[in-house]
Amino acid sequence: MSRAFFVTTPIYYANAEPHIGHTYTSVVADMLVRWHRQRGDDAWSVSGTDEHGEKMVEAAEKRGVDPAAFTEKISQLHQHTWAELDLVPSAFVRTTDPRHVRNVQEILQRVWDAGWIELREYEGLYCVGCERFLTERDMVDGLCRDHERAPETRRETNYFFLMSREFGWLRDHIQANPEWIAPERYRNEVLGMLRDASGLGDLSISRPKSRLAWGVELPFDRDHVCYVWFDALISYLTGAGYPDDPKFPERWSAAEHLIGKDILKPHAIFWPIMLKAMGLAPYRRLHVHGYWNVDDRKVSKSLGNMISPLAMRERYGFEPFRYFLLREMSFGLDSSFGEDALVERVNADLANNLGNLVSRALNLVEKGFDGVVPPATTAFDADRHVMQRAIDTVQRVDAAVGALQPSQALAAILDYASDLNRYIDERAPWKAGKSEPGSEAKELAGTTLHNACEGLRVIALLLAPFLPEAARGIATRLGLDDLIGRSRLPNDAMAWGQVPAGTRVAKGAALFPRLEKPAE
RNA sequence: GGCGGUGUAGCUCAGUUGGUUAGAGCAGCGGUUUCAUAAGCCGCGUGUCGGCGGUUCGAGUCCGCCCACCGCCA
Repeated sequence: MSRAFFVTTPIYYANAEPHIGHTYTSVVADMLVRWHRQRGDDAWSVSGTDEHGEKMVEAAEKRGVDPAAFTEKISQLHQHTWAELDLVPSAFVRTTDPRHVRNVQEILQRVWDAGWIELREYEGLYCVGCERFLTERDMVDGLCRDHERAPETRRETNYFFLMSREFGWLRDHIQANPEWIAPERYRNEVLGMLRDASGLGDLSISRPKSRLAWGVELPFDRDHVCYVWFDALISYLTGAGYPDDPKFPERWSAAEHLIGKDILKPHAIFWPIMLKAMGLAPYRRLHVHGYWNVDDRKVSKSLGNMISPLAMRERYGFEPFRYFLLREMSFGLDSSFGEDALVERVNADLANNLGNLVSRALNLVEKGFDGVVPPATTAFDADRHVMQRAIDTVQRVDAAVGALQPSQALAAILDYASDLNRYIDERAPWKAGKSEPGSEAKELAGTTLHNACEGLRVIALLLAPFLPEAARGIATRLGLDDLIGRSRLPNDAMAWGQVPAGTRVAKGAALFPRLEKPAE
């Protein structure tokens, strides 16, 4: 019986091209979906583009186009990028999509009818230059920071989502479910926001059309459009098939959100309260990751100071980049990206350790056993150790993925590659090269290489969600083309003996060629 | 200003409920091997565990104060 799994990335704000931050979140989501499918789960993912809001209008005006054309272009760019990188989500939601707009309006009407929304007159300091209300932070000595002019007092009517009366149960929910927001540091931050809720009031969810026309029209007041989060967060429901996809209920019950730490508050506070207002259960978990810091000086001039995933693919291949992202960031903390670090990491782990292991093991099979996997005829301590370590590794990887620590999962897989390198060294099967078939030395060499191939099969299977292309590369070289497709985690990874003696292997080209550091 | 986090080898980080000589990976140095992608394997780390003080038979690991950086809130 397959279990449901549902993961979302944020819908990316459509004012910028895909960069390293978007790529990281999408890679993690992709890895989780592959991991769950490899387990036989029914996995679904959602990503998309957030296309409404003031900033979008500004960005479009700056380029002299209308918002619809502008966001269309950026959204296409995102979709094209994810397609190129094999990171296509099950559903890609654009907030301008009519189906989504319909959902937002239906929900707004329902929440309005249930008394969760109130019209209020808002008075504040408005800067004509900025065309918006200012906060204290926007002002210096009573003047607008950007325009150096005095703001005027203005009144405006906004619709407010009555959120502040709900903080009590939300805090209880967070306290009763320690794993609901992870890592723990962010859970504490949210509890902090709720503890001293003075700064958190009700949420303004509308703008008068006179000021902002680009948005979803409120169904109960045609003169206003929906503003920011209310519209954006609902995209997760749209992507899950709301309201009438038969799979929506089970998907929603399994929902896990991946976000960067900059959008913690909307996801940890606004969203659960919105869900309650519309009569839906809270999502299952919220996973918060940190920022990628980029050291401009060390980024090649040809790339500029933005890390474009397509440019990285051009230069290093996408899987090495993907490996670096997953291996280098401890989920939840900030990390830094540098090309030198990428090259060092990939060469040490993938080329020298794993890639070379594949190369030497299959070369030994080709030269010593005519390219055919020999049978294992004995089992000494060293052989049993290699089998046992496969099981340990599966368990370590399983635990790491469960805890959303991809870096630890990869570390465990590469540790096992080191074990196999040591095992081959100890046995030195190349020394039996000229021994008679059937001799003790030849039999032991055969056993060693048989187990080495088994170990590589386990590695390929575990690696598949992280580096799908490389995993297929290992499987193909082992002569097991359908390995990834027919195997299930974790059982097939723990069951030794699925590379039959007699399988024809092919060393082929280097799995991970060594990379060169960019010239300064 | 309030709340919280972080500060451990050149770099990135592990360090369970306090307990023997503080660990790993990478980089570096030395050795070895030659099946392999100038890869593998073996060996080499006395670092005031940010500082000061305290609790304790014993603290990186608990408490207080201070410093630095970061985050959230104001």
